Parts: sequence; structure tokens; C-alpha cells
Amino acid sequence: MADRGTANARVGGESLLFLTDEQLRRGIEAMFFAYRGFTADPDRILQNYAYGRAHHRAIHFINRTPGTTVNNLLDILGVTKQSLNRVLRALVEDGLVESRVGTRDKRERHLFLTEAGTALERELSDAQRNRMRAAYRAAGPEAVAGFRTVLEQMMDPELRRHYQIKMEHHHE
Amino acid sequence: MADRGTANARVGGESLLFLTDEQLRRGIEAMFFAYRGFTADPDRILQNYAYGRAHHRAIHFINRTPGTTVNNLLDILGVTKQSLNRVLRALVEDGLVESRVGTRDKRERHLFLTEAGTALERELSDAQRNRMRAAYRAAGPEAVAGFRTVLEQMMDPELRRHYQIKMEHHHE
DNA sequence: TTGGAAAGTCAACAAGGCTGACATAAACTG
DNA sequence: CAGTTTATGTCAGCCTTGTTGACTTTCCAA
Repeated sequence: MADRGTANARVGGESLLFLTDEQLRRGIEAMFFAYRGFTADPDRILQNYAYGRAHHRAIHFINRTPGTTVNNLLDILGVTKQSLNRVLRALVEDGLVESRVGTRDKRERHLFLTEAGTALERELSDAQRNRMRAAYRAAGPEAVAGFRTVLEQMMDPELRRHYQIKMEHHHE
Repeated sequence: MADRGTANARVGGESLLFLTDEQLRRGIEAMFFAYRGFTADPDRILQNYAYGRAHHRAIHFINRTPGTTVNNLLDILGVTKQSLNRVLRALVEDGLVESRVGTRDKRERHLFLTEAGTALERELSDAQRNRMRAAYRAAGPEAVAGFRTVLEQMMDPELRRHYQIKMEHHHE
């Protein structure tokens, strides 16, 4: 039978993966082109606000974990504090993010989206989710499970813990 | 039954996907963190050569399609010719890429990796393939098929054609 | 022979990374 | 309490990699 993208043969009921360089190269390019698509819609929106991907990332993770500290955000994003600070300063000045002094530890700043910040987050994530939803629908549930499994394996183990936050809060 | 990351229930044999915002958000973050892992190894290597990701991308696609023209590369990479030219100039000056005037159309430049260029390409793609291979192995063949399917759906249709080059050159 | 495509170049600029140095306030520690 | 560490912010300067705009050279094709 024809190879439909993944070299995958069953020999005596056992599934084998032929991980040829060509197969792996195609996976690499899939990541490259898909990531372009993944960021394309938000990038277009951000241009209207004179923001970039760095702002999007900050907004995303502040929205996901309201009240997160600067240090926590630094850890997730993996950039220097100078770089993040430039972004946060703009967002605070523009009234999209609020920075509150910590109550327990007054050195810390806890970050929250304002109403305007939440609105932009909505606009950005709606666009990104629409593409993701369309891809999921077209690919089907089993493909989605595989997609997530492979991506999780591709992460640095150290970064994986950020991803695994809130893994267990579903009905059963 | 427990939700194992993908909301996926079978109702009368029909598989339904519950594409909640939370599910989609997890997919989005999976892409974000996985792409970081995906580029981490090459990025480390490139530092030793004072090159960046832009050089890596050029090297990758010249290696994939030896003799490709500058225009074709521009189309694939989606950057301006000024931006690409800066990268190509460095690679040519450093003896990693050879630029040959076209025979049929002498305005065109056909790009090839030199021996040194091939060596660096090897080093970079070995690192990237190793990570991809490990992820594939850990996830299993069915996950890999799903991974590729979803990524393909996530690409801009216009970019998908670059990915689909050489889709059909396997034994059957 | 002339228009336009392909390629290259120069200049200027911006986003978003980086390092290094330094400041401040708060918390912790001996 | 004194000294140290931690969390944050800030200034200055650098690099890569993207951008736009203007211009030239080469050369194919109508």
C-alpha cells in the first residue's frame, strides 16, 4: 500500500516505525511551516496595535494565570528580565496590564489583564483558536491526540512542567 | 472515563471532539513549548559559528533542494530579499554556500551547499533529527501520523505546497 | 530595442533578543 | 541589628533579523 506520510508497517501485528532521515526531515519542515501558520493570524492583528509576538506571549500567560509574578513569567518565557520588562512596561502604560504589589511578599508584582487587556487577549486567542479548531476538525480526534503527544515529547523536560499545569481539573 | 488530554467521546460508534477553549488553549501552548524545544539544539550549535536561525533556514532549504534559486527561497522563507541577501552573502563569503549563475536564465542564481556547508547542515539536522526521533519513538507511530496530519492542516494553504514537494517518491 | 523580471546593494529603521551595571525595597539570616 | 539575598526595575549598548525605499545591473522576451 502507498505510504501516506508516515512509514508505518505492521509485521506480525507489531507496528514498526521507519524513522528514515527523509521521514524526520518532513517532520521538521511540518513544524516549520505549521508554526508559521500558527502565528500568522495573531501577527496580523498585532500590527494594528503596534505590538509584536513578545507582547502576545506576555498577554497569553498573564491571562492563563492571573496574578502571576514577573519571575514566574520570566521562567515560562525564557527571556531576560530586561527584555520582558520592556514589553510589560508598554502593556502597563497602555492600560492592558495591571501590576499589583504583592500582599504576602511586597517585592513581588502580580500581573493581571485589565478589561482592555482581556479584550485584546480575546481577539488574539479567538483567531488562533479558530485556526486550531479548523485543523483539529479536519484532522480528527485521534490525530489530535497524537499531535499533542508528539509535541509534548518534543519539549524540553524542564519546560514541560509549565505545559502540564492544570492537567487535572476535568470531570471524569 | 477519564479525560486524558483530548476530550474525545464515542457516542454510538461516532467519535466526537469537544473543542473547548481550554482544549484549544492547551494545543496552542503545546505548539509554543514544543517549538522552543524544536529550535533549542540547532540554536546552541549556531552560536559556535556566529550564525542564527535565519542562516539555518537558508542552509536547510538549499540542502533540501540543491540548485534552488534565490526567488524560490524567498517564496519558501517568506522574508524580503534584502533580509535573505544579508544571510546568503555571509554564507557565500564564509564558503558554505556556492551561488552559480543560471545556464538557461543567467539572471538567476542557483544555490548549492559546499562541502563545509553540507557539514554544518549535517551537524544541525542531526541534532534536530535526534530530538524528533526521540519524540517519535516515545509517542508511537499512530501519534506521529496524527501529529503530521494536524500540522499540515495548520499551515497556510499557500505554504502547504512547499511542504508537499516530493510527497510521492516512495516505494509502494 | 525596450519593458520588465531577477538579482544585488545601500541606507535607515524597528522589534526583540542579549550583556553588564546599578538601584531599590523587602525578605531572610546569622 | 547588620549583612546578604531576592525580586524588580532601569539605563546603556550591542546583535540578529525583520522591514521599507531607492537605485543599479543584467538579461530575457515581446
